[in-house]
This record gives sequence, structure tokens and C-alpha cells, in this order.
Amino acid sequence: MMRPMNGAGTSAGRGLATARGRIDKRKAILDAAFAVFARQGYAQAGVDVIAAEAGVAKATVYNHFGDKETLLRQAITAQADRALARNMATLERLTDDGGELCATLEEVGHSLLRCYCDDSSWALRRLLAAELNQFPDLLDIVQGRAADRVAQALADRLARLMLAGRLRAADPAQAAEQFGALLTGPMEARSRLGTREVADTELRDVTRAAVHTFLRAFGPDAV
Amino acid sequence: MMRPMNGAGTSAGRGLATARGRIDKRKAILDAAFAVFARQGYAQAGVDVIAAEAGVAKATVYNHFGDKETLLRQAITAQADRALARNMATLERLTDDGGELCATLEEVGHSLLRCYCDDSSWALRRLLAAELNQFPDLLDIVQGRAADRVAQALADRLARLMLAGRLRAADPAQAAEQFGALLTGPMEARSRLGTREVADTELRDVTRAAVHTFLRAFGPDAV
DNA sequence: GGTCAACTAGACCAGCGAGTCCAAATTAAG
DNA sequence: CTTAATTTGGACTCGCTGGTCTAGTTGACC
Repeated sequence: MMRPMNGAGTSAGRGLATARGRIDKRKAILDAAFAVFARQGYAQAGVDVIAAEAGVAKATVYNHFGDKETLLRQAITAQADRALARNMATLERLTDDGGELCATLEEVGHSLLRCYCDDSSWALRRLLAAELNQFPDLLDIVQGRAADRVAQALADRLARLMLAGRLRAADPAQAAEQFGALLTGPMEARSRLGTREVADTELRDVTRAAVHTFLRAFGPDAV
Repeated sequence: MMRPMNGAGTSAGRGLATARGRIDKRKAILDAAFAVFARQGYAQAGVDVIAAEAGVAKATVYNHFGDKETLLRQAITAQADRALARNMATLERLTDDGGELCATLEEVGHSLLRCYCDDSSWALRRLLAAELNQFPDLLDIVQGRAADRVAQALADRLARLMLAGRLRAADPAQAAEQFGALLTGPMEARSRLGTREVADTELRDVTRAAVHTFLRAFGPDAV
């Protein structure tokens, strides 16, 4: 159940020297694992391949993670954390800076959309959908760690804007839900579920349209 | 490459007696295959299991479809066709009947959303995402057969409404894209990628909110 | 009754991949 | 240097599954 100690374990008291003693094998394995899982699917992915791609012996993988299943969970968790961080950083910028709200929304929306359309983000969502039946808890990991929090944070920001009179008063959660839908919804078809590169100008177009529609619906009462 | 004839093949000249001489094994196999593929994923799904679930011998499966891969393709194709039919039937009702446009949109939207949230629809989308890397052509099958056509048909209907002055003049394709996004976008999180049953009242709520926002953005110029 | 095609049950093979084990090599730290 | 931990490569077990084959059954049609 416990891996034989590494990162924050045995050596923590004395310093984390042992942890990154050599290179960060652990991180290398997690990255390789996610890449291979995303490319081949859980069942098709060979632990040998993951080890090779991480530049590591197969036994090392088992030393760190015990079995394939926990490897999958850890890899997905790491990826979800990374995605969350990117999204939250972007959301910081959604504030009432006194400028054109339209411009701010477009800038933040565009940034969010770029996160959403990142290769690894698409890979994460596809992998999640793929293995949902076998590992239902993955959904809690990802949604609880990333998706829900982003929606929550977006709703918070929108609430501030409503209070400041920059948006009409409405349910912030619903506004966030719909803003997100307007942004990401069109990308499913356009990017072919993430298998086609979308030009940045296309992202701009979608964002502009989304913001336009959003402001028509949620803009201040005095149009 | 060619299956050893069944449905519309050998016996067609003499009548389709032989075809459905016994039960429609073919359809039973396709249904079972889709169910098992959706539940376990392509790699994990055993042909034995599919055969058993279809009430058929394993050899029969191979008689009809040759190998596992074409079985997957056929099963997905059949499911996509079915989904398309349901959606198109619903869209028929989106017309300028002189009544409240809001009510019509809500009724049709609700119907569309029920199609979208159907168990088999979610299963299809998840399976598609899962096997997209291994079988990129599945995307063309599904998108070409169902998704694109529905979007197209919806755009057509909206164009009619714009022309009739019931909606403000705008790009019908974009309006359709956003209406779809407003409807389906919120369901991803709410239904936990289709693994949670959503009450019909919740579908109603989402639909109402979507139509409300849509009409604020695309309603006739004279609000 | 006879013929033919489809179907069935089950054995069977071959390949693949998870997980284990081990002896040797590398490394970190005192 | 010594010691303990980690890593390595590779061999090995073992269960699972796609696909084939065979011998026998069913049922439709003439």
C-alpha cells in the first residue's frame, strides 16, 4: 500500500536530500505514464513502455508506485493539479480594473480557452472518459481538484463584477456555467475532440463570439 | 473483408427469408458489442463476453464481422445512426408555429437535451474519446454521421426563424453552435460525464436557462 | 426426405503483458 | 572506505484473450 518512501517520507526529517538524490525519477515516470496512458489507453499501455519512455527500469516503476492502477491515479492527479494551477493563474486577471469589461473578458476568456485546448488538457479529459467505467474515482480526483474549483473561482469573480454593477445581477454560478459553456462548447467539434490543432485566430473568434453573447445576456441593464 | 453474407446479401434475390430466418442475430451482436465496449473499453472487452451477452456463439460473431476491430466500427456506426435519427426527429418540431418562440425553444431544447443525456449517447461519446487514438476514423464516422448534421439542421431552422423576424439576423451557424453549447455544456459537470442520472426537472432548469440566455442574445432586436 | 447454410459448444494455440525475483551496479551519506 | 538504499536489466511465471478449427445441430427450402 505504501510506496517504499521517497519524496515526502523517510528523509523528510533530515532534509529532502534522499528524495531527489539522483534525478527526479518519480516525476519522469509520472510524465511518461500520463503520456503513454493518454496515447494508448490504460489497458493497452505497457508498463515496459512507460518505463522505457521515462528512461528507467521497469522494476523502478514498481518500486515507486506498486502497481499499474495507482500509477494511473497518481499520473492523473498530477496532471489535474497542473491544469488547475494554469487555470487559476489566468483567473487572477479577471478583475474590475476600470477598463473595458469586454476587453478584459476577451483576454481572460482567450487564456482560459488556451488552457482548455492544450494538448495535455484534452488528453486528460479523453483519458478520464475512457477509464471512467473501470475507475469511477478518477472523476472525483479530476473534478474535485480542477474543474469544480475553476468554476467556483470564475463564479466568485463574476459575482464581484455583478456587485460592482459591471454585470447585471444574476446567479453567479449559472453565469459562470454558461460562460464556460459558450467558451468550451464549440471547441469539441472544432478541434475534433482535441485531435486537431486549432489556430490561435480561431480561438480568438470563438472567444469573441462567446463574450459577445455573454455580455448581451449578462451585461449591465443599461445596454 | 466481406462478411459471408446475411441481411441484405445472398438471399436477397429470393426474398429476405434467410436473413431474419432465425432472430436478428446481427442486431443482437451489435447491441451487445456496443454495450460491452462501452462498459469495458475496446481492449478489455472480450469477444467471448460479447457473444455471451448477445446469446450467440463466438464463432457466429466472427462469421458476421470478421474481427474485433470491424465489430467495433459497425457497433459505433449503428449507434451513431440511431442517435442521429432521434435528434433529427426532435428538430422537426422547431418551426415557426406562430406561438411563443420561447416555449417552442424550450420544448425542443429539452428534447434535444434528453437525447444528449441518454445513457447510450454518453456511452457513445465516452467510447469515442477512449478509442480515438487507436482508431481515428471513428471520429469521422460519428461526427460525419450525427453531430455535424444535427448542428447543420439546427442552423437551418434558426435561419428560418431569423428570416421570419422571430430572431435577430445573425450567423445561423454560430447561433446554432452557441445554442448547443448552452444546452449541453452544463451537463458535463452536472451528470459527471454521464455517470450520474439527472432528474428531468434539472434538465428543464438547464434548458430554461439556456433558452433565456439565448433569447437575450439572439432575440428580435425589439426586446 | 434431402440439401445447404447458418449456428453452436468447446477445445486449442499463440502472443502479450502484469508483476516477481535476483544478482550486479550505482549512488548518497557518514 | 563502509553501509544502506536505490536502480538496473533480464529472465521467468502466469493468466488472459483474439482467432481458428472441428464435429455436430438446427432449420429453411425444394
